[in-house]
Amino acid sequence: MIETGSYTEVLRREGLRNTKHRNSILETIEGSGKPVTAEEIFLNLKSKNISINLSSVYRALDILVFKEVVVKSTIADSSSAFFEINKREHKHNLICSGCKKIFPVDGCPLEEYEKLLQDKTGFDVTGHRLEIYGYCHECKEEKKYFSNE
Amino acid sequence: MIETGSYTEVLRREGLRNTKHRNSILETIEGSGKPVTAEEIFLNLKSKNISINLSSVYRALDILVFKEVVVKSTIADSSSAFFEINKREHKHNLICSGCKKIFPVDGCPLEEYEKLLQDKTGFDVTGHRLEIYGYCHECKEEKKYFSNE
DNA sequence: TTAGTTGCAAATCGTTTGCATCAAG
DNA sequence: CTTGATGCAAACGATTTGCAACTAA
Repeated sequence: MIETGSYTEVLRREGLRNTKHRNSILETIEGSGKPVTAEEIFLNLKSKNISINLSSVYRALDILVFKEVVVKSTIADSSSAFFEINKREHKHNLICSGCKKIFPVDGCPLEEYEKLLQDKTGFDVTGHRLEIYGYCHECKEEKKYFSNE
Repeated sequence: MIETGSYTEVLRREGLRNTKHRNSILETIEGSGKPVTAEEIFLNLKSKNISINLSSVYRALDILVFKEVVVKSTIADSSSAFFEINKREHKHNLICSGCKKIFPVDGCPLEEYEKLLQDKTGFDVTGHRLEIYGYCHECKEEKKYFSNE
């Protein structure tokens, strides 16, 4: 059976077999527009009546991360990993400590700093991870009502 | 039995019982001078012939994190959590992707940026997490010898 | 005395693996 | 056909929990 999905070309380019599952997984991640967990992907596919095993989701993600098609990350207060399409554009996430929603923000304030650090420490800096925590507009409001400070 | 350890006062201040175990755990974290895992703490205590159960280490850490005496964090490529004494001074870690050693660096380049972001997004920014990845001096050398780029 | 702390064993959660089957190339 | 991809069940490592025994206050 010959399948063609929106990620067929990407998979081919990476030397990976173009399977229905890999396409659906990538489309699901893409479609959600924010970092998602393996389980979220799994449940999303299930809700679309796409039958797949959770371990296959993990396996697909593994190889896609290795090929740098997908980026894996973790956030504080969550024991599970998050996955997103590697857009190769440098951005960070704003994470709401209230509702745990993730809001991507463009740009990065660290380029200068990394050079500085490299000179100061002799470390060969290759990258970084930055997340900003706080309360989104809605949760900020809620906090106002329930807080007694 | 009345125990007095170096953290007796801290525990009392937080309304926690001053136990031998909590003192030893805090001393072990302090002594190691870098973020450590629950298991590392457990093994370290064991090597000093202090008999404690791993689950008690976790329980003590939980409450100490809640009381903000200890800070919990995770790093990429490790499934376990790291704990360190909350010095309440703002610093970040430089993590070697080669040997996985963690090097604390003082200071933080993000104060300005957070204000900016707060204005731009309406988010109530409360903090952030930043780690910088790269290769330490030793691993940089090794990379030179083994790499074929 | 009594509420908080511990040890122990079992449970849980996210993730990984071995193996037989299946499908893409 | 051949190798890589999948499903399934079982294993795994880190962490959490229920419960009975213990101990700091």
